[in-house]
Amino acid sequence: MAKKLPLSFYRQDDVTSIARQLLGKVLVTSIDNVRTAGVIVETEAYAGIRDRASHAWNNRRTQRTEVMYQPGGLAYVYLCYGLHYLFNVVTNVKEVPEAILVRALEPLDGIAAMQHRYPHKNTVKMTAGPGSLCKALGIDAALNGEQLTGNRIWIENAPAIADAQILAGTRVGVQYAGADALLPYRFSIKDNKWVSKGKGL
DNA sequence: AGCGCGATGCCCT
DNA sequence: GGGCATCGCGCTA
Repeated sequence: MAKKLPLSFYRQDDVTSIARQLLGKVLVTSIDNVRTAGVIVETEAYAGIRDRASHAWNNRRTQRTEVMYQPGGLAYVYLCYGLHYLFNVVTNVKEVPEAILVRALEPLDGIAAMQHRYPHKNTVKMTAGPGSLCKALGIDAALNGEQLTGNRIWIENAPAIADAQILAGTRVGVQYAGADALLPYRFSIKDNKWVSKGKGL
């Protein structure tokens, strides 16, 4: 089994750089003693208080966003549209509320368990999209605030993806953010069929 | 293939 | 009250 990424990885200060570095790394959950894992193929950076698309824009601080203000290396899991959980990685240091949304995975381990949690006609769609991958990996509100160096959810190291293999585009579903909606903060591995179908890449 | 819609909780005018 | 970091279905072609 590959090595877990250390807390120092998450505490770097450039959220878009970390979002690029996360591509190719392996997101793992161990829930009820079942290991499910997938290669991260798509991410979105949310640049804290200066980014209108971020939950922490303008220093917005609520019970929900509180975990973003903690030191990097925690899971930020929240409910979207009242029914989908979305998994984010909290980055940077304490009081700097930046995070990265994981949008798509290439299934690696525990594929049968994923299919059981999230029966899907088309296996390619099982982990394409932030709500889908949470369902497949069993991620819900119980993992909000969990340390990513613990034994329930973590990210394992893997070789970096070369810049030439990374596509950058606009983030999905953030039109309300005005000019910030145009920032190229969505990253994916070029020509990877497991990337979600949202526009902008 | 692409649009419209409903589910449904948290956070803001 | 309205909009959202979504998804799958059922409808149009």
